[in-house]
Amino acid sequence: MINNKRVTSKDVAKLAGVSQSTVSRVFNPNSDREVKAEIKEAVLEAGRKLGYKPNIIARGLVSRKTNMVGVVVANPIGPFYSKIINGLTAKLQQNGAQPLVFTLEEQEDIQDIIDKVMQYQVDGVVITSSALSVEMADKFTGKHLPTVLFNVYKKYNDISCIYSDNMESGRMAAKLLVDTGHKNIAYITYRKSAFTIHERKQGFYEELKKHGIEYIIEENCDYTYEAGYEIGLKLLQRKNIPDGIFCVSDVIAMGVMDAIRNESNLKIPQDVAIIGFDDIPQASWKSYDLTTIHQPVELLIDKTVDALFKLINQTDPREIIEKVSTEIIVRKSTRDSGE
Amino acid sequence: MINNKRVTSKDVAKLAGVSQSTVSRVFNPNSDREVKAEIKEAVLEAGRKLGYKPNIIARGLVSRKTNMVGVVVANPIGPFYSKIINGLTAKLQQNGAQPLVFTLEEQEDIQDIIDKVMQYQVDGVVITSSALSVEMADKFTGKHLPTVLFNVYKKYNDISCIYSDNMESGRMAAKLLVDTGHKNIAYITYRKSAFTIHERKQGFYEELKKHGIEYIIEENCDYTYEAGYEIGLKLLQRKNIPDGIFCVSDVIAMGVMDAIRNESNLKIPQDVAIIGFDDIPQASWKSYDLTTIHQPVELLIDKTVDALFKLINQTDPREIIEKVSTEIIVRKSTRDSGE
DNA sequence: CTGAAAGCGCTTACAG
DNA sequence: CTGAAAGCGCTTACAG
Repeated sequence: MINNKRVTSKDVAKLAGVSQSTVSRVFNPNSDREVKAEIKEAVLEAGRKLGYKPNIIARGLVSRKTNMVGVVVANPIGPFYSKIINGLTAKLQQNGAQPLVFTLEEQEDIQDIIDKVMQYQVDGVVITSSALSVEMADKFTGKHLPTVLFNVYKKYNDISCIYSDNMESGRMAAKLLVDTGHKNIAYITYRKSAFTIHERKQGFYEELKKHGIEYIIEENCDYTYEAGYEIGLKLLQRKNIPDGIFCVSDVIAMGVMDAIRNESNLKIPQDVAIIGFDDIPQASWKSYDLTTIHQPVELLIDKTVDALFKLINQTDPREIIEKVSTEIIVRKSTRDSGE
Repeated sequence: MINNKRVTSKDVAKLAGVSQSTVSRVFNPNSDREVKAEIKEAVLEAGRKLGYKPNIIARGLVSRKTNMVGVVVANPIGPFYSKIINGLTAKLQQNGAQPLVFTLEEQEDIQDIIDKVMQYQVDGVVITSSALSVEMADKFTGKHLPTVLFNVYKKYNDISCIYSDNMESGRMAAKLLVDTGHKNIAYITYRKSAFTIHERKQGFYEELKKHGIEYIIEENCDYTYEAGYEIGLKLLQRKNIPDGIFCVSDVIAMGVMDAIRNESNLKIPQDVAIIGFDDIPQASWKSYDLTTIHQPVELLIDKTVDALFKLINQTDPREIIEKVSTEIIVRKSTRDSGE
């Protein structure tokens, strides 16, 4: 068996010749009172000798603050999501909270996850999921737990949301395609219902319609390179091969690109232009040089964590809704304007 | 303020007309005794009515099991590491433990992190870091906390390690280069000291030496595509441009590849062969088709989690050391054998 | 099988 | 500023 003799504040108290309360006060950063400097020093010294560190679990039980934040991740897909998890996790820690990660598996009920998160008595939770459906988001309402949704916006509940402007992003993609002379457009989307993606489509279609384009080829697939490749092949079979393609993710766009380059004589961007979404690192790699919509991940993360702590500390008890702008990064997979 | 009226086992006891102990026994999966079926049902019913869920923090305080596992991540680099974090996290959860993530920042002292992890009273910890230096690993010795090192092996301490055969991987890369007729070899490595990488180099150099190759061009850089690209450029400046290049990561290899393809007339693999490491998804993408060493991530994760729970449950109190084999995936960035 | 009671390691009114 | 005491919400010997 493991030697489980923990060092507690009692042990430190005994060694330092003070009460346990005093030890608690010395080691608790937000204690109720100050401790006289010399006593403090003695206690610290005793603590050092014994290797004492406060038990955060015990502290959490009474103070009702665990300094843990739940991070629930649903269907983590691709390089984009990895970056988010890492960033979120690091930022949370910098703010003094440890991230407790919950993965929502395909078949799992979101309600079970919510219950689990709450059982761990986390101080707050951030839900991050490109595939968080609208129905799922609903389930978070009414829980008395500071919650912020990452990159999802849902207006008819009172939950905080930090998200990027997917609607406008869709418009930007449409505009670029129209401006560079495309009329035969395809929209390649993720097969699952996801809030962000729904918005992108709406913006894209609306803008296209504004320019008189109403017929749009639409395909859907998994969130992978391979799936994109398949779709690329499928597109090449058509009589009217599209000359402008907007993909809902970079990974898919790269698959489409490679299919076209490898399985046809069509040139990118001369014969067909491709736009992706996310601006993952690979998008700027020379072999792709993909025009894409840049999502300001850092900014989203910062705002999400800030919002969460505001909620936790109740600086402002109301929900926080913030939309951040995206940016279209024009690289080599689309023609120059006016070309 | 938030309505913090928590529902406790006491409330449930009152409603069900039983003692609090009984409620505890009903809701505790590994309780000391069984509860009679009809009472159990009544308690469950009362619990349901009140929306009761046991407080895991309180449980952890007395039972000394929090069902949390610390996952410490140092210098998470690139797509390979993301996959690890996601996989580890999901597998841990499947095994009934929630991962509490600790990020080790560049300047941060590993000792501080260890202290923090222990304060949270986790049941165990897995350290995952391609950049975990040997000195860091040392600090984990002697803590009475089940710990397994992911992809690090250190023989002279008593800590559990699950790692892939980096030494042999280096040898395989060397062998392939030699077998396909290369003599002018370059080794591109990560600029920081990392255990795994040290081993790779050793295997690579030893095998090359065995075949009479002692002069090896060596460069080091960051763990990024951009850094690889820079190195590629640098290599192209040389009088004796290498014709076989082994990179310590796929990301770097892809940078080198693109530099060569974009900034010279050299053909891959005819003029120069490139081997990467990790087998990240992008390695199989058509635009790269990179020959690389496949690390069995899934297997490593499974074995790591299995080992950790064995340690936690003390099935076998000794440390667990396991090495898993890698595999060389020959794609299009190297010549065919016998060519 | 069930309950009363002690205790896990802290924080925090309450007195002094 | 310091200490004695109650209590956070559970588990778990100990009796019955």
